[in-house]
This record gives sequence, C-alpha cells and structure tokens, in this order.
Amino acid sequence: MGAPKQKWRPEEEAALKAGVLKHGAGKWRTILKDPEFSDVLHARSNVDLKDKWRNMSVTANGWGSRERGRIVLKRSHHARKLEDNSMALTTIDDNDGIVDVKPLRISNERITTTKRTSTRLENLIMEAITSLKEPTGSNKTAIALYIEDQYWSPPNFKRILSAKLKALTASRKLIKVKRKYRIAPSSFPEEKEGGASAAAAPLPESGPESSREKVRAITKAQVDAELARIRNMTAQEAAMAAAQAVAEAEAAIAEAEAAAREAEKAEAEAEEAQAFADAAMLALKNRNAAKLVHSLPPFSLHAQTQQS
DNA sequence: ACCGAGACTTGAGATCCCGA
DNA sequence: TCGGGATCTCAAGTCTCGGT
Repeated sequence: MGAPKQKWRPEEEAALKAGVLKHGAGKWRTILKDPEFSDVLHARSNVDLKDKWRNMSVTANGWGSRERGRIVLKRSHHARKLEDNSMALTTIDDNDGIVDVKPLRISNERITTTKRTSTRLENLIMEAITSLKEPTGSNKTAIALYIEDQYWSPPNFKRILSAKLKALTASRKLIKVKRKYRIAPSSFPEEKEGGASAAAAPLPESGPESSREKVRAITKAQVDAELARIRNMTAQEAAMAAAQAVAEAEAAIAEAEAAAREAEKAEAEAEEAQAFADAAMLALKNRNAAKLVHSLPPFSLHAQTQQS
C-alpha cells in the first residue's frame, strides 16, 4: 500500500462517533466538513471514516479487537478454545429462536496448523488419562502407550509428549502428582471435529445456564442495546467506559491469580497427603513384616537369613 | 535433558485502495 | 457511498540452536 498506516487516535474515534450521532452513518463527507469535527479529522478521508466506522461496528458486535479477546480470555479460564474458524456465535432473539449465526473470531485463539496438531495431542492426552481411569492419575509412559496403541505417533513422540505434558501442567489443565498426571477439575475438553476426546474429563458445569453458554449465547436485544449504547456515547463517556473496562479486566486478572494460588496450594496439599499415605503404607508393611518375622519359628528365621 | 534467547511462522485485526 | 479485496501490523505460538 502506498500511504503509511495511520492509527486512529481515541479523539478521532470519539469525533467519528459524535459525527455519526449528529449526521448519521453514511454522511462521511458531511461529517468531515462539519467544523465541529474537521479539526480532529483533518487527516482522514470520507472513506477512512467509513472504514473505521465499519471496523468499530464489527468490534461492538462482539467479534472484534485483539484487546477484547485478550480480556475475555483473562477473565475466564473457561474460555473455550476453537478448533476452527467455523465456530458460531449464536444470537437468540426474544422468542428464543435462532436468528443469526455468524463466524466468531477470538483473536487469541490462534488457529495454526501446528497449533491444531498441538491441540489434537492435548485432546489425546485428556482422552488417555480419562480412559486409563487410574485413580491417582496416569504416568507419562502409560499415556504414551495408550496414544501409540490407539492412534499414531511420530518418531519423536516421547519428546513431544513430554513437552505437551509440561505445558498442560503449567497451564493447570493437568495436575502432576508424583510423576502422574490427572485432569484438573477446572479443565474440560475442547470442542473438536473428530470427537476423539468426547469422553474426556467431565464438564464442570452442564445445562443451558453454564458459563460457556453464557459466553456464546447473546440475545439479539442485548447486542442491539449494547451497540446503541456505544453509538450514543460522548467522548467522555467512551473514555469512562474504557477506564471501567480496564479496571474490570484488572480485577478479573487479580481474581484469576488468586485462584491460581489456591490451586497451587491445593496441589501441594494433595502431594503432602499422598506422601503421608505412602509413608503410612510403608509403616504398615514394615509392621506386618515384623509381626511375620516374630511369628516364625527360630530356625525358619535362621534359614531365611541364610538364604538372603 | 533442560533452559533461554532469538528467528521464524501464522492468522486476526486494522487500514488502505479500487471499482461499481 | 459502499462493498470487498489487498496489504500491513501485531501478537502468540513453534522451532532451532547454543549453553549448562
């Protein structure tokens, strides 16, 4: 492109909003000529205004900017991963009828071929752990064997699996206790095309009131109201709303961090409990062995020590 | 084997441009 | 003025490589 990109400044956006409010969308040249806005928008053409308004409208409709996507993800560990771009945002009208299905793109759910492979492996790991049904979790070898047995594995599969298990543990989708991996309660399987992990960990919530549904199902009335509200904002109101959104996001991040600390604490306690149980088992075994030794006739004990 | 740094890749969003 | 395509920018993920 010939001209360098000129990013829109907040005051330009505010002027555009105010101009649309005053003259209506589509009256781009009129807005540009209006002395009230021409100072701020002197560097913009009518087409620029049109493009920006289009972009802002898309953002306001919910499948928008990177920042929004990022905040959404930070706000909820339950943010759904998308397996492909076809995931739909279903808007529901007041009669509960589906009126529109649009592609929803969440920016931080970056869908790449490599990531798709990675996501599939994640699903397979979840499936393996679920299918193995080991009460204390499954170790890496068992998981690898299951996947190799049920599916297919590349030559460097062990290495890939190790890395993935580590990543999943770090992201708290899995809990690692004594080299065994369990699915974290807060983790749930991704929506996927093949359904290989359909039998993976149970969903933390189910039914129409789940948070997942709340995220995805937005009524048309809500969308319209939100859009109208945004369009009618003055520059000051827009600035205040932005500040509030930032504050909300920060609060949500703090909440998530607190939850992560809780999880770490719980994990440590689980490990401690496991260690205690192991020690108790060992003590019990030793006691039983001692009892057995004492119950043996002296010559048998002698024979045993001779043998050993 | 593990870790960290830097290069590379990828796709979504933002902006520019053109033809109807 | 509008719709849609082209291009650029950015952020996040992956890969590679050298050091420990």
